[in-house]
Amino acid sequence: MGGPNKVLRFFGTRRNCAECAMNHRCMWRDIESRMLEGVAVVPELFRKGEALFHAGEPMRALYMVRSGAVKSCLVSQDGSEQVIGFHGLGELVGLEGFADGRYASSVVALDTTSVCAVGLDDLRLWGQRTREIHALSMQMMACAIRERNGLLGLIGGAKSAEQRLASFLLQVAEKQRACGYSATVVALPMSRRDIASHLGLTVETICRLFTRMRACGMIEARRNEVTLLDPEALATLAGEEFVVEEDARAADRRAAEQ
Amino acid sequence: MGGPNKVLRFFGTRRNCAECAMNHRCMWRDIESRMLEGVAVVPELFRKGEALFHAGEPMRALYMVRSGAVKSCLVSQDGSEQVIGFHGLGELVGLEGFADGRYASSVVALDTTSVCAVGLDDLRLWGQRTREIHALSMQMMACAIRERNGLLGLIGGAKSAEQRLASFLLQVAEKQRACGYSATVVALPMSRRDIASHLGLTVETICRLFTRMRACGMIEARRNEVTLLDPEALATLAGEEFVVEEDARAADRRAAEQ
DNA sequence: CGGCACTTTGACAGTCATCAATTACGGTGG
DNA sequence: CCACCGTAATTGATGACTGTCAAAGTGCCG
Repeated sequence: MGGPNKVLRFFGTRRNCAECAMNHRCMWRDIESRMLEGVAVVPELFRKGEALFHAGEPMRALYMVRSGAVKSCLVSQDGSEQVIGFHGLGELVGLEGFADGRYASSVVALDTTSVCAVGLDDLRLWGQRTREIHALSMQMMACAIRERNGLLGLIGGAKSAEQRLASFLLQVAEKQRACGYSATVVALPMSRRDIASHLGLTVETICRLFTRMRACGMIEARRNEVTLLDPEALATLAGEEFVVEEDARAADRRAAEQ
Repeated sequence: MGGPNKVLRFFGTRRNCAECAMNHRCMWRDIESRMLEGVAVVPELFRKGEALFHAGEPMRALYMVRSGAVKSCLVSQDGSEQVIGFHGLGELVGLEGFADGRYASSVVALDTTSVCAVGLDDLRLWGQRTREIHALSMQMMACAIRERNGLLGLIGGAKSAEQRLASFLLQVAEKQRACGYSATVVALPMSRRDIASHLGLTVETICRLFTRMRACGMIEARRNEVTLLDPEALATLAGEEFVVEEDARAADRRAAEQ
């Protein structure tokens, strides 16, 4: 938090940004090109286990992950934590703080992680700059909502443990692919416990599932890395995908039913 | 969507808004008082089962529930649906549309429901009006994110069916209380199936839980209405609450651990 | 009144959580 | 460099919980 602020680009290499189809139609490129003049973006480094912030703390900044990964979680009084989500390259954390000026979840580094922090004052600057910024802000917030909706679909449904893990692995793989990395060799910087918490399961169940999937020749699992040998089989396990894009015909059909 | 637009206040009766502690520090009062001059807010009426919009459709408007209730859900290819959330008086639906101009979930009326619809053009007007609007927009989006985080905590965790239902009932009761209605007699306009889908359980399990809770004297369950006879017992069942407000001491303690 | 969807209840099986013990790994200090 | 320790990961045995299948009861609307 201390130290002199330094103006940086959001992405060290523009290449990452250009290739990142994940970040919702590359809104970040727009922000990068149009907004960053004069806005202080502070690089910060966190080591494994360190917290970017805790739930309840006053919102100081908005963070974007530049390298590494983090988990965001809720913490109950007895100390047990509930993992809400994992966030990697290019993803934002801290957005919920805009609700009332306090963070609503705790975010912890899963690895050595570098982030870009934009202080609250600079964020306000953004908002006052141009009218286009408003639309972009809304976009990024909406993306965050959508991501959580997807998670609710993933783990909220009455899905089996197998379906959940399969969906989870495919989701992580897709994120990586979108960032220009391998779509089959996926990094899992989080612990089994974290995965279990996120999927609403137990550590043991996750282990057994990994073992079973390995036995089926679908994956190859190491501690921090899983290779998807048969993504299609995983997709079959994961079950029905939710329809996001719907053609007019389907809409009409459904409307006619009523 | 056709027909002449008509300028309205967000809330027919200001009283509702003033009493609604639920809507996250009453940001709507601010919006109501500062933003609505000249913005067309179109009242629309939906009957039970009718859809406000479907996932994939182009975003036409942002809706606020004035009376009744709606569910938002994802629909899979085989027609089965996954309920993401329920939204009642004063709540917004359609926010995710800002991501790419298309709705990402389907929203269906659970009852005869009246909403205020603000068209996309008028929404853009908002964004260009004043700089305060930007902060308010961010607030309402952040609230939506936070709400979903809460849901992820509620159903994502490895909680038992009992815990989930108890939490759900208390949450609905709290919403009602915040809107000035009874905190013990809660309306459940959604079907058991919807509740089950939302909590990641089956219809039968929900029924059995209602029966069991009734037998314990904790609730009194009718079709569309549940009376909480012993909220404290329910709270005990629900288990640990997540810490949202954290004093400096706790933060320091945790920081010291590392 | 009749059909239909929703709710409720029961019996049963399967999955997954729990408890317990062993193994593998990473980091630390000698 | 190696031994050691603590944490994480894995595997097994067991049973509770909850999903599945089936059927009866209930309310709603034509």
